[in-house]
Parts: sequence; structure tokens; C-alpha cells
Amino acid sequence: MSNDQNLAPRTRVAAATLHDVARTAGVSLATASRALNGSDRKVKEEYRLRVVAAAEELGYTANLSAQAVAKGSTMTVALLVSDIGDPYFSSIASGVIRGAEAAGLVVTIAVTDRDSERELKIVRALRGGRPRVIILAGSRFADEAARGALVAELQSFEAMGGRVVLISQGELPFPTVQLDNRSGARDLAEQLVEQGYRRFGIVGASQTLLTAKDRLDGFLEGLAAHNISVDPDHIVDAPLTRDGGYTGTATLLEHAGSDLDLVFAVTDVMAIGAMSAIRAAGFIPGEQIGVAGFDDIPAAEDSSPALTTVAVPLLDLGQRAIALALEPDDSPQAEAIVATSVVLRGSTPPR
Amino acid sequence: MSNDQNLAPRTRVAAATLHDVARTAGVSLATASRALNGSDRKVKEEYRLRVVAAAEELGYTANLSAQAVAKGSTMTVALLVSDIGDPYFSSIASGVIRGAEAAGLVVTIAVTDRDSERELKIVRALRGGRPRVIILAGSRFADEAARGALVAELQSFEAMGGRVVLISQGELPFPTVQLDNRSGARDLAEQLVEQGYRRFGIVGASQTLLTAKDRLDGFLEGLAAHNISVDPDHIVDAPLTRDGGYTGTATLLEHAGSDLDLVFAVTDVMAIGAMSAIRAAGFIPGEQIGVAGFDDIPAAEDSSPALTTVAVPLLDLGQRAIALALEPDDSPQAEAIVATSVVLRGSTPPR
DNA sequence: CTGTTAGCGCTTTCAA
DNA sequence: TTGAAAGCGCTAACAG
Repeated sequence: MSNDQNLAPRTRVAAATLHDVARTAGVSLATASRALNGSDRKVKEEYRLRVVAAAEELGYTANLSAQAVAKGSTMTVALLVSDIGDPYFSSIASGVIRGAEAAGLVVTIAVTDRDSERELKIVRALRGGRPRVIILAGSRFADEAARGALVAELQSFEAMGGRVVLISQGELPFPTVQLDNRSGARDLAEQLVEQGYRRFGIVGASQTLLTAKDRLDGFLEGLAAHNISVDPDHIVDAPLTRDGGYTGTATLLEHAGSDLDLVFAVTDVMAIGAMSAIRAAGFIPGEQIGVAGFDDIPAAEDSSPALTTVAVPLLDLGQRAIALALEPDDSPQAEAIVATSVVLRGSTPPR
Repeated sequence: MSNDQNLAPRTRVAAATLHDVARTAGVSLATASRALNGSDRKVKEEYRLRVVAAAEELGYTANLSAQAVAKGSTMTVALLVSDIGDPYFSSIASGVIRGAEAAGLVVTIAVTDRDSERELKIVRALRGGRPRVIILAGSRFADEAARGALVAELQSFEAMGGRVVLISQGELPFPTVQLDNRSGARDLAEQLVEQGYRRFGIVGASQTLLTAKDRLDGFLEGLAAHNISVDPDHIVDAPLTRDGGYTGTATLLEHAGSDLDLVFAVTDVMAIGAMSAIRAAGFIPGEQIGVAGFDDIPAAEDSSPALTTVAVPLLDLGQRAIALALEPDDSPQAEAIVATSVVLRGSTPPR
């Protein structure tokens, strides 16, 4: 066996430390620190330049972990989403990242897989990183106990000085970027009625997710305003995923057959699944059965027929969340409300 | 002014430290550390239990930053993507996160906005966090200089002991999860010819992105095998985004008019934009002009007509990447090749 | 404005 | 095995 096959450069070069920089600049550690990372400038220009030059020369980059332990706080925001592959969440993440970067914060993402137990576990694990902020999007609770445990965990995080921000979540004692789910759905329903639709099926009547519940309630409310009610059999529960939309709609179609003239899915992702299910059942979405969703994800516009939906400024949601998180500590129970607006497209032509 | 309006609990409770745990357990700091986080177990069971109990009681969670500075290494992997809202990247991210969590690693995500300058800046900034791994997906280089700068930066990161893994990137001296872009595109082309297509237009002939170039070359290769060539005017450059696909196709259609029987977009996201452009131009995608993409993002199956494409195991890509990163240090220049496979769907019916 | 000197919370020798 | 003590890289009083 030869040792000569050291093709790859195995030389481990330790990163330059602030100490190195100070030494080559001929100043003290403290001065170097002040020149490079200190908040208020009070270093003689000449020194500052020497330090900066030395840092440049040595390729110095401050060790964020070390800074964190010294300062007692990090520059991290932890984002928790159900599924980063879902356009709804990835759009939100996009906004969060944009906002965070603008504020010099780093974003860490964890995925709950829509599992409330897992969510709790992750939140607990997150604490180790001592993030400045934890943002929860799309969290859920199997039951009251789960809800209590999560709230307790988050509150203890707050007690440690961290900030918690929720996105589109109600009834939880934390600053929240609230979505106008209910009235958005109500408007949608009313406009659909105006378009001539009368016999509705609804997919995604989740019990555990307030967002879904609000959208359902709002929709029913809007219909009720026109004296239209929906047969309880035509309201089906289903996971808020593409597959949930597909199977939920398939079920609906089995029961309701051609008794429906429109399917409302509580999210666009589901609505897209719904369209496929409608096709699979031999109907033409839009023409024979209208389809409407909620969120206005990018894919909604490109679907065929283009999807009628309620537009939600997803990017904004994320940016608002970090804005809320960065607000001064003394505005208790802050809340940002984000408006929604109905977008009628080809999937719900007048009838 | 009254002080009584302290409604919100402003009490800042410092997080329990290992020191606290050791004290309430009645053992030394070292023992507590060993019991809780030490690698090799060599703590008397009785002590271990006392420590664990104390930790539980105090709600102790190790401060990761402190661990990082003490150990000299973090548990972080930094993922760089062009756009987390793009299904291609969010699927990859999903895989990376899954893989990382399984290995006890935390994922940090940064977005380059497809800007090579920004990308370099981010990589530089990332160093501060001293991640264990940096994963680059979809990076690009404006020119040779930019490429050199990025490589240098990454190599110096490696020299510091970090690992670099690239996803679907060629010609760079780092471990890479390589995609079989070329032969995937070749197969696609051949199968389309078999379907009866002859007059092709291609959208997304990026110069700066190897992935796009490989797909283009492979596609042309496949056509050439059947003695079919593509008019250079029918090959248009365009950003690898939905809008790029739309405008690129619009341009193509203007020039080539009804001279085409199929549009190949080098990514599904573009292909979806292409479909909309085809519709906007008054053609029926699938029927009058076939459409094919590449990646098989989830939306491909649900588009209407369903999109013919080359399936790429996006989730795997991400998982493989972290697998590569976690491999022992002494396998130089590791590479994982991921196979692709053609999926014919409704957007390219036989003609 | 600068340098000295404690820490921050944790790991890891090194003796005991 | 355990504990004392010396760091890890950086910040923040605290005197000069």
C-alpha cells in the first residue's frame, strides 16, 4: 500500500481567528472586534484600516457560533412548515428567506410532515439552536393536549427571550400573520353564485386545521347569504395535499355523481388534484363541473382551465412574519392581517 | 404613567445551562456533559440517571452554538438554491432536509435568485456559520472569472474541513450528484420521433447553465440519430423559469409560427409556461403542438394535457447529496449518478 | 479611543 | 470513572 496516492489536498487549514487578525494588524483583540463587528464605531481610522486589511489578507470570517455564545443570541430564524415541496409553503418560505436576509438573519427550515407530534418534537429540538425567532406555518394539533404542549413549549421559548410568530393560525397566544380566510371564502362563494353555480361540493373540511375550517365556514356563509345550503354529504374531509384533493373529490363524485356543478377545494394544491379526479371520472373540469381553490399558488394560473381561486399574497405572508418578529418587544399580541381577493378564471365560467 | 400594565409576562427566564444541571444533579460539569452529550458512555449509571433527571427537571437543552465553538464544528448543512419557490428546488430541498434530519443535521437555506454574483456573496457569508456541508443546486457562472472565484471560495471552505456537494453540476472539482441529463434528453428525443414528431422547437438553451446545455445537446443528439436537425432559429435561449418558458415559447411561435409540431422546454417549469404561451397564441397544446419538459415535477402529472417529461428523482437528489457529504473523507472526488427516464403523457400524443 | 480581562456554555485533556 | 481546569472564538465591561 502506497501513501503516495494523496491526490486530493488533505491539508487542513484552520480558519483564521479574530486573534490572528489582531496580531497581524498589530492591535488588541478588542480593537479588532470593534473594528470588524462592533456596533458603534469608535476605532481610529488608521487602526480600522489595518484590521480590515489583515482580515482580508487572512480571509477572516467571524465565527457566528462564537459570536452567538458571547452575545447570548443568534441571528437565526427557524421556520417550520408542513411540507417544503408544497407550493403554498415554499412560497411562504421564499418570503421568509427574503425578509430574513434583508435583516441579516439566517433561515433554518424544518419539516413537520403534517404530524403534530413531530412538530412538537422539532420545536423542542429547535431550542438547542437558540434561534431569535421561530415561525410556524400550518401547524396543527391532534387534540387539546397536543395543542397545550405546543403552546407551553413555545411560551417557554418566549420566556427565554425568543420570538414566536404564527402564520395563518388562530386562537393561539402569539403574534400572528392572519389571513382573511373566512371573508375570502365568503366572497368566493358569493361570486360563484353570481356566476350561476348552485350545487356545491366541498373538499378539505379538516377539523384539526383552523385555516381549512375558516375557509369552509366562510364559504358556507357566503352561500347561505343567497339561501343556498350544501348537503353535508357533499362536504368531505381530506388531507390538504394534492392527493387529498384527488381522492376527496373522487369520493365526492361517487356519492354526488353529476349532482354537482362546482367543487370547492380549500387549497389550490387540492383543487389541482380535484381537477385530475374530475377528469378521471369522465367529466370536463370547467365545462361540466366548475372548480375553485384557495391560495393562488403560481400553478393556479397555468392550470388548464386556469383555476379560479382566492389570491393570498404568499410572499408577503413570509415577509410580514419576520417583520412581526422584529418588532419591538413591547407591542403585546401584535397581529397583521393580510387581505385576500377573489380571482375568477376559466375553471368557473358563467353558467 | 402606571407600571401596572405589565400584562404580558415580561419575565426573562434564562435557559438552564449545563452548569445548572450539574449543580442540581450534584456532579461535576464534566460528568454532566459526558452523561448528556458525551460520545462514549463511561458514566456510572446512577450519576447518569441523576443528570438526566436534573436536565429534564430544568428543561435543559444543550446550546448548540456553545457546543459548536467547543468542538470546533457544527451540525449544520447549508443549502443554496436558485429559488425555493420553484418546484424543482423545493423538491430537492425536501430531500436534503429529510436526509439531514435523519443524520441529526440542521438545514439552512439561502436563495441565489439565479444571480452568480449573489451566489458568491452568499457562499462567502455562509462560512461564518461554519457549516459542516455546503450543498449547491443550480449554481451558475456569468463567466470564467466568476466560476474561478466560486471554486476558490469553495475550496478554501473545504480546506477548513467543510464538505462541498454539488447537485446536477458538471466540470467542477467537487463531489457531485450527477444527473443523466444528456441521455435522458436523448431518449426523450428519440421517443418523440417515434411518436411521429419531426419539427422541433427548443426553449431554454442557456449558455451559463450546464444542466440546460446538456439537455439541449442530448436532445439534439437524439434527433440527429434519426437524421433530424433543428433550425437554429428554433432554438431559443430563455431564463429557466415559468416566465422564461412563456416568453421564450411566445418568441418561438412568432418566428416559427405553425412550422412546429413540438416544443421541448428544458425544464418542466418552463414547459408549463410554454403551454400557456401556446394557448395564448391560439394553439391547442398537445393537439396542435406537442409539449415536453424535463424533471417530472409534481405539477407535470396534473397539467392538462399531462406533461410528457423526463423523470428525475428529485427527492433522491437531495438525499444522495447529503449521503455524499457524509461519506468518509478519503474517497476523493466521489460522484453519484442518478438515472432519468422518459415519461410519455398526453401532451405528446402520437401523430 | 485602546487594551486587559473576564466571561458566554460547552468539551476535553489531564491528573486524581 | 470522576473532577479540575484549560481552552474554543468572540464580546463586553472595565480601567487606562
